[in-house]
Amino acid sequence: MTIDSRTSRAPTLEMVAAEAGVSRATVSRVVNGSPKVTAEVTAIVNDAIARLNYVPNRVARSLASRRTDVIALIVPESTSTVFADPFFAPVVRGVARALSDTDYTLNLLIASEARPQKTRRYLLGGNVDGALVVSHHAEDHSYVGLGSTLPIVFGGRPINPETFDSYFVDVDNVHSARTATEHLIGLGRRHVATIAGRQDMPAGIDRLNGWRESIDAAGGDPALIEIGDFSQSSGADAMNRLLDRGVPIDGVFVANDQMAAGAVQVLRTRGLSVPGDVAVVGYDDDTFASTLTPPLTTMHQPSADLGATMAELLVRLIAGEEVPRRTIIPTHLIVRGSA
Amino acid sequence: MTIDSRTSRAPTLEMVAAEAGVSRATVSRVVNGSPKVTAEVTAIVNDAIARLNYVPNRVARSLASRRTDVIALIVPESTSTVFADPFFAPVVRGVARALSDTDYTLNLLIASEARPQKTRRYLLGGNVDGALVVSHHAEDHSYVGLGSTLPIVFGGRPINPETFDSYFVDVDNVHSARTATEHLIGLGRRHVATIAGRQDMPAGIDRLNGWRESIDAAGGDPALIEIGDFSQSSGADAMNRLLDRGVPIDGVFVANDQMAAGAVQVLRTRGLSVPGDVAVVGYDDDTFASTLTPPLTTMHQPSADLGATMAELLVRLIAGEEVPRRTIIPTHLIVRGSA
DNA sequence: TTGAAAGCGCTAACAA
DNA sequence: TTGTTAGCGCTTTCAA
Repeated sequence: MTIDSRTSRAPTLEMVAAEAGVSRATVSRVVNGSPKVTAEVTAIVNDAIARLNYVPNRVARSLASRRTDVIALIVPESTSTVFADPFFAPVVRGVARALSDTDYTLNLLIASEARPQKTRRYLLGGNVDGALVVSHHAEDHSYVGLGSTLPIVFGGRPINPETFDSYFVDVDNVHSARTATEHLIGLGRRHVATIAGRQDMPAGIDRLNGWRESIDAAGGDPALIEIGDFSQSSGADAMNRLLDRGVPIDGVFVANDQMAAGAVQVLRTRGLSVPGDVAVVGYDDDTFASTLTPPLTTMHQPSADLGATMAELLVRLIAGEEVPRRTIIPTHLIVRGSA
Repeated sequence: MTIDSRTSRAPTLEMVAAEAGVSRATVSRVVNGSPKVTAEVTAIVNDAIARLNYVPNRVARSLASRRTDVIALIVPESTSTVFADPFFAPVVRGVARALSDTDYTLNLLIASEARPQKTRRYLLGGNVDGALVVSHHAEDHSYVGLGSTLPIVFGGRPINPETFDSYFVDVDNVHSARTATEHLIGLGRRHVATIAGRQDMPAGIDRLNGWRESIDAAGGDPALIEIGDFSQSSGADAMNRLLDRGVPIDGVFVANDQMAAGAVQVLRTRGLSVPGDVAVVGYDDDTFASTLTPPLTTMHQPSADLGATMAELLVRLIAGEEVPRRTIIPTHLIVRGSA
């Protein structure tokens, strides 16, 4: 057997077969760990593989077998800001962890927003067995349509879950907000306000609704609402507006930790003690939450679990199993110093 | 031609050819934008494509053409901490930006450290045309070996650049450290110390060497060195050790901003003014550098440019062009309040 | 248990 | 300009 050294290319399965003196089918079986190959033959083949330094061509394999063993996690390019997003990193870690036990390779697909077709074609072109979409923001749902062609699991509630029969996993924002608010009420606070987040995102809407439910149930004032945009400064502004109303307030549920940080700052600036005068509960359990003064009591998002759950569901979906379309991950309250 | 609806699969190029009444080759030409196809025929084919909702199978394409139009950026799984790493995000953004103009799709490959073979096989299995490796840490060089099989561009100086004829782009740490140190000297400081980083990383070694060169040239004291591990607390410790020596010090070049933050804190705690008593220059221009008190004077790393440059080089390498094995990105000093 | 042979869907000479 | 014809490297029935 001669190899043209000028164009020497990666060894193929066929070369291994020749080297081992068996058929290509047998080599294929050995490579894929088929049980019905003599230990003897297996050894011979493995020897040949080692000698030739053979690495299977996955592309050819994919074409023939219609599987890739690759799962994509789609990252909107703009969200490269995503790297700064304290929510995203743990999700990725959870996905990676869940997948490391499997034969799947994880693929963060940076979706160029300027050329969405590039991503679409990659996804639909047989490069992956399934995809994960973390849609932190409402608009990221350009991928819902692919759901009928490619197994996809979404993270975060889709805007219209009924419209599309997509699979998704999310935390129960409504219930979490209730837990937070009820903690405040349980502390004896009678005038519990809320600083809500953007009302065009599920997280913003649902958390406000949770607060509302608790307040209604407890007979509190349902008008103590100010809306922010999830940024720290918007939280500060909202807190100021709340205080400027001149009505008593002794507790605030804030829809995320960033805004909570702003609110606490305002409170202290205006001479109110936290939690003495006003107790504050945040949401997200961001990394900085424990370093604030006082340390922030907040709702912990099990982001890594969310990622892991998404990955597990997708793997089962690919395997053709029946899986629930809607999976809810529990959250829990972390009591620190602010409430 | 009949399609079994139970097993209805994605339309193939062959189906498009039949629908349009042309050969598969012609369809292929249209899909790939070949110039030598009649406008008329092109229109007919495109119609058929639209009617059938045809999306080319990239895997088959890859197998036949030996190209994938995919570039991988390898991310060590542990480095999922990477997402918190202020250096990594801009690099990724730079890569993404450079690639968005091309036909390449960017693929962040999360390399499972528990099963390194998975990544290796993916890379060597024909899934990508080339790879980018950002080796922040010395150990990440398990991929150097692949360089002979797959075009690879490294970010950051390899440990033994002479040993492996790999391609890499890096900032000139030695020169940058000189710039920083000379700024201090230019300010009239006569006793300029340094807090160096880990001496098992190129960044740590080179920055120390740069300081040394400047000090030697200026006739300063070459013994004013303390080593940290790039963490803030290690910077504080190092500063304390420096001050405890009891010798005069009126300037410090610190090998990264994290350590610089720790050093400044210690300085102020011990009643020394910055930059009055001791001027401090950091390195990295981390996002928080401008928010310190006083705002930190530091060396700016053009991380996005580094990423973009890496991507451009790789693309040219894949195209078979000659490219330099060593590319150095310039840095620049940002003068703020600390020196 | 092993081998032979027919594709997987596409590209790329080479002809026409 | 368009079509014909071999493959790309592997998997997978089906026989042996």
